[in-house]
Amino acid sequence: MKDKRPKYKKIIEAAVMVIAEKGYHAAQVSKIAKQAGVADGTIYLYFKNKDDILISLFREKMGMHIEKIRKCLEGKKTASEKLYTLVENHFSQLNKDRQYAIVTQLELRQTNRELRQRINLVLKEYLNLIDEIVEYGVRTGEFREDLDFRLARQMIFGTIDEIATTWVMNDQKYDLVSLVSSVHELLIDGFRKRDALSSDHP
Amino acid sequence: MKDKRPKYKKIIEAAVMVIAEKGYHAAQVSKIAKQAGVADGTIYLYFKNKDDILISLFREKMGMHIEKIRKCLEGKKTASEKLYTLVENHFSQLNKDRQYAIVTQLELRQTNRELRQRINLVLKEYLNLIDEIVEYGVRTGEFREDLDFRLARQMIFGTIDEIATTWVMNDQKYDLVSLVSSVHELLIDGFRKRDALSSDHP
Amino acid sequence: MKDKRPKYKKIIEAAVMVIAEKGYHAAQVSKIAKQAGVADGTIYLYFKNKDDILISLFREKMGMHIEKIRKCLEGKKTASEKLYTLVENHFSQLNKDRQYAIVTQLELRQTNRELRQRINLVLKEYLNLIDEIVEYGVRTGEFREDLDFRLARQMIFGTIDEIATTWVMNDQKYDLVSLVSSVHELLIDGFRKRDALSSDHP
Amino acid sequence: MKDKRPKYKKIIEAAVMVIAEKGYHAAQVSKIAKQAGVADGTIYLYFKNKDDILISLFREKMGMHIEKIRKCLEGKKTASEKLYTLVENHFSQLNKDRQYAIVTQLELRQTNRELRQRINLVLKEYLNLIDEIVEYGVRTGEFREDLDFRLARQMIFGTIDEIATTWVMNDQKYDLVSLVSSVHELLIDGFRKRDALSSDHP
DNA sequence: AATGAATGAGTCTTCATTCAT
DNA sequence: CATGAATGAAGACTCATTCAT
Repeated sequence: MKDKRPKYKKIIEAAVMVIAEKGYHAAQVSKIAKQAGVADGTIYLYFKNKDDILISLFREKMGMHIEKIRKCLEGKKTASEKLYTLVENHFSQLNKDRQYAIVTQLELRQTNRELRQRINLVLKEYLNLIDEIVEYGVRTGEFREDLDFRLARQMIFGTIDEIATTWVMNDQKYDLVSLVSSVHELLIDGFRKRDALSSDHP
Repeated sequence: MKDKRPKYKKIIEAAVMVIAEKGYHAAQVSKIAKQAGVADGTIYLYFKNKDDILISLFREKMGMHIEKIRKCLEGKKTASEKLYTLVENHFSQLNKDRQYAIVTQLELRQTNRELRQRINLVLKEYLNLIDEIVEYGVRTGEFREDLDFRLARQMIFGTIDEIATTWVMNDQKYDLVSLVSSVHELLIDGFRKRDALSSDHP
Repeated sequence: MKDKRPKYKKIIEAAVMVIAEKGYHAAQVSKIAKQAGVADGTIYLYFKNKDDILISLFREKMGMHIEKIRKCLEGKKTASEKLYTLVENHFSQLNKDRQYAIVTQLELRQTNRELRQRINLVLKEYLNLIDEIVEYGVRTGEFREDLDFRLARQMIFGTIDEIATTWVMNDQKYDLVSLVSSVHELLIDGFRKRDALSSDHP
Repeated sequence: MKDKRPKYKKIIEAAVMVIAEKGYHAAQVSKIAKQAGVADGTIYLYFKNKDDILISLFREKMGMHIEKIRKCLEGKKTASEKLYTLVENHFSQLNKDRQYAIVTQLELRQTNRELRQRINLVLKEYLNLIDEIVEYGVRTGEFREDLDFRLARQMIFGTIDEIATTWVMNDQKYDLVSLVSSVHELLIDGFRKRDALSSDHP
């Protein structure tokens, strides 16, 4: 049982490459097919249409990303550590897979509202993960009890997303992972209880 | 001497309406022209191309927005107050002009990389404004002296932008301005010096 | 030894159903296969191509139709009776098999010229049958001896075909068989020997 | 005021030529455009889509045809003469415009049901014209008073349409107009008042 | 300055057919 | 005989932009 759905995966990988290079609109289906080494029509055996390639790609990658983070989170005791882990994973994944970073930070946004809604559905699971961390922090008394979950989540995601986008638009010239500490510190300070301050991340 | 370039302004306003309603890609130039009450060709007397309408619209609005914020900032003494003013203006402008909020938070993003670069050029001035506030805070000793300007700016902009986008995608159902205090607090805590805490905004 | 070529027949019947429901162009081979309970490829073991399904279907049904009419005709003495029998059989078959009626009156026509020629080849046998009746009528002195065989045949076929098509396009709302008498009468009057009739056209 | 809507007419004429030569499905819009000497997009300023070209073409030609027949009919006194005029005009128009004959007899039929309905709407006016003649014949006592209008109309149209189609499929080898007399005679005999004729069918 | 009729480039998707198993 | 995954050709239509008036 090697290589389940080999064509599906090949097409996804081809799509990441072509979209990263050309941009979503200029990424013709026929180019993706050629890159994947399949016929144009084969794409439509696995995907409903071009948009569905983008959605599926994002869902696939995001699913793996979330799974990996969940595993890493298991060992962590404090909310601060958990948040650190999240940011670290977020940045390191983008840092490792440059083409996927381009797709996720730039091309995924260039879509119409309907598609955007479907993208948000996928993103939701990630946002839930952030919520869980914040909630955990409040529950353990590590974070202020009057912390607004939604705002905290939006601050976390908004910040790392903006940093990632800037990094991509600057041609990924610097090492994204080196920012993890500072970003974590910046975020955590807003959440923490006012009377106890320390830097506790690894 | 009022009504300078009346058609130019009419087209901009028409573009905001049509793009907010239909989305950027579905907003045909001919529809914008009809909405503005001019001929299709007339648009090209004032704008180089369709993208230029979007850019110009953003530049125009952003210019006014920045000007207004600068005025408001003049009276403020502390960096915290200044940041509060910025967030408040940001949210209240979007809250007031719902159609522009849609254009700026959703449609402006659906553009190719080249256009995106030009949008960033316009945005830069706004980001500079944020930088100035952060810098001021550090200079006055209100903020930590080791604060990374770029990260601080990305946190501020990333947070308020994410909050605004979520609000738009949720059909602007709640009052954006009511979030100003909480957001400001959340942000400022990360910047402040560790030994002196207070809530100082109006 | 019943059920000869069971798949062949199943495919034909499935084709009638799917084509009647969807129309010829929208009736994908894969849908016919599914309806017949066979694999797509199996169809090509029995038919050369999609057009061949339509032709074969028509040939099969038309063959049975002609055979049945020939049997009914045997007992009839006069050309008038024979013509009556033909019209009656024509209408009653369509009346009985509504889906086939749709295929034959509407979908069979939506084909390109080459296919149309092959359909006409099948139809030819039916037209020959009509010719035989006309010829018989002339031979027995029942019809005018100067009757143009070809025109008579075209009048007979054109009339009943037009009536059938109208009936199908009107959603087969009325009983086609009830028209047999009137149609027969209308047709026969043009063929019959006349005692004394003027020719009044210019 | 010369040549109203010159492009519209050019496209119609080009469509007749290309469709007659290639068949409707093989008649690419771009080929019609080239033949008409306009850009592809120009077609869509005058027609909603490819189907609309076919419909408009038919409506245009049929309109002129009906108008012409109506003029010819005015001078005729008897229903028989009127019917003769109709058949004569029908055949002579097809005989004159060979390409249009191909379009009308073959290509117009190769369309899906929805389009067919719209074609029938145009055809209806022609069928009404036939109805008027039949009605006139009955009113003046020239035709049997128990004549079924609908059947008579279907016999007339079915017959001349079948004759015309056969003629086209036989490559228009013979002179269609030479058949007018015989066809007229054949038709009229079924309609006329009879002195004494038995009904002999079962 | 203003018009609006004309242009024409550019691509996703379907589905009949094949052939290795 | 039977399967069904894979193939790949083919074309209508949109709409930003131009330019003669």
